[in-house]
Amino acid sequence: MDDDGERLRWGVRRRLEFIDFRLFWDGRFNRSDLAETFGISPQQASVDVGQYEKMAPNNLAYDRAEKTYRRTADFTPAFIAESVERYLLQLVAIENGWMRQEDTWFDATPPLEVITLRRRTTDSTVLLRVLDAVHKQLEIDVEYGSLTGTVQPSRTIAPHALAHSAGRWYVRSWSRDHNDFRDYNLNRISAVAGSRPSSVDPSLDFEWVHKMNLVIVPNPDLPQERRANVAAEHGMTDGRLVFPCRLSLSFYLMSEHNLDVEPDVLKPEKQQIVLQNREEI
Amino acid sequence: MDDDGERLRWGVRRRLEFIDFRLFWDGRFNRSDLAETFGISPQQASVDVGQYEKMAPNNLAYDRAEKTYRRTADFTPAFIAESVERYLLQLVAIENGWMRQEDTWFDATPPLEVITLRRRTTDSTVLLRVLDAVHKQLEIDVEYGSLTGTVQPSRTIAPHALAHSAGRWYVRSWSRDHNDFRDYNLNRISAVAGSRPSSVDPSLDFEWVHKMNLVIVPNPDLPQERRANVAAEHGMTDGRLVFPCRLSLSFYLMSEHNLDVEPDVLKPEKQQIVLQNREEI
DNA sequence: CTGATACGTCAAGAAACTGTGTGTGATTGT
DNA sequence: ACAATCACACACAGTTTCTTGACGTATCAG
Repeated sequence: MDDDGERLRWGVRRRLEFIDFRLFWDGRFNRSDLAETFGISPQQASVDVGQYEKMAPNNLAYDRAEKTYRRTADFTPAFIAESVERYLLQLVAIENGWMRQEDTWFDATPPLEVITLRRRTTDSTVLLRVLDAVHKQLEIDVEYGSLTGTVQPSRTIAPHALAHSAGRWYVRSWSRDHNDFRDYNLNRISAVAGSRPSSVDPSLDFEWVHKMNLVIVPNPDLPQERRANVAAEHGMTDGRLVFPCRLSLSFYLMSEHNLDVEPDVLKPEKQQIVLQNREEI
Repeated sequence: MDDDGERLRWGVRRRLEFIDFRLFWDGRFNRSDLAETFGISPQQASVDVGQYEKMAPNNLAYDRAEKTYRRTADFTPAFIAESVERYLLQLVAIENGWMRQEDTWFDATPPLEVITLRRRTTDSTVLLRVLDAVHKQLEIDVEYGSLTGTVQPSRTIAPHALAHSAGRWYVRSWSRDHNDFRDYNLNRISAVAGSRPSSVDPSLDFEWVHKMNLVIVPNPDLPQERRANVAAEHGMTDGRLVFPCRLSLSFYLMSEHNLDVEPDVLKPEKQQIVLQNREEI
């Protein structure tokens, strides 16, 4: 066998990866799948299949009755590192219309329902300007929070990082108006106006730079068996999880998991994990 | 100009898309970026740039001082449909290690922090077997919930759909043991054993098939201005949002947004939206 | 039995790509 | 002020990849 095709052409390699992908997730594929996905001729697809077979002889077999290539029992992916997270991520992206199915290698998607409240989406120009400001250390004038149509004075911020938590995006920035660092909700920035070089040093952002440890344990009010499951689900050791996290972001994590709610206010099922070092914060 | 390259070869088209992508998000690219990303020679990269220029003459200009191609002021993407969501999604995927940066067209990623509690990841074999069961209408024997190591009797389920909410994945299935339909947490299925054809009709899954309307409004305890912002963020009309949703999934949405908590238990900031038709449920 | 489908192979020509060589404009180092 | 370097442009021969067309095989449905 060759050196696993390290020096295959880019296009050819993609097609072999496609074969790998389909075999792995669907267990089958046709020559025509290759031909249609990549816009190549059936003959060329045959050549590709032959090449794949040469490099991974025990991965596939042609099923004459089904008229399709099938994955064999001792299949091992030769070109892709199969990733469950990536597969599921793409499913969500297709379902939400963020990606077209043609942009992926999916044949048929399984019946799937994604349930979230859709939020106002960020304008690409806004994101572009914000990213630009991060890269080039600029301060920008933004219209913020005025989703309601009421005219607001623009604010001047110098963004230096993005943060993502629980489906929301934040821009960590120095605020000229408040003279401190704070978070801005990305999708509440409705427009970006002027920009100029900023002299603010992001490393002075204390709450961003400094980290703290959140000590997380299963809610003691849960029954023993449930507690053990919660611990296992979050990969806790000795029944607790030490989670290092930037000061400024700890709030979002606590908010997401209701860690910021006093004990006994919520039912334990709605508060499956609690903070052990709550007083420190 | 040609018919926008509908009949370009697949590989060439990808490269033109790459140019589009880099110009859009970075505003610049080099011939060498093309050459390295796709494993082609600089000469071929030059040809590609030439081709791009022919098809979108006003999109780029070579900056001799900076030694790079730059986006012009009146740039309009010619090959990609730029999607903010997709861009951000890929950022998260890279940050979480679900995708390698080489699998994307990113040059440098901006400073980014993703904050979530990592959960135990699903085994790809498990997902594979579950998807297989969905496609072929099988029932499967699964080990469920025994993350703690305690031995549990296996359960027999016939899955028919996936659901995703608030970062968790569920498998909607008929349960042989309980003789009804219910949700199983995907990452709590630790193994799949035997499988056999199932005769259960998924359309009998009442709580999956039937939908209800959740009527969502901003929490009236919030100040007026904040309420308006919440309404705008969720795209409400007349200050309310009617959200149709499967019966079985409404629970997760309510749980995510604390809609299932009695009024006045939580601070309004932790319950920015509330249900108007709570009594119906 | 016949037609349709999906695949395989061979051969000729087109398209894509590489290697080598030559040249330009701008920056960097001495 | 000079050479060295970088990133790109253009050109032409030579190679690889891919397409097109022709012909043949196994399976299935009517």
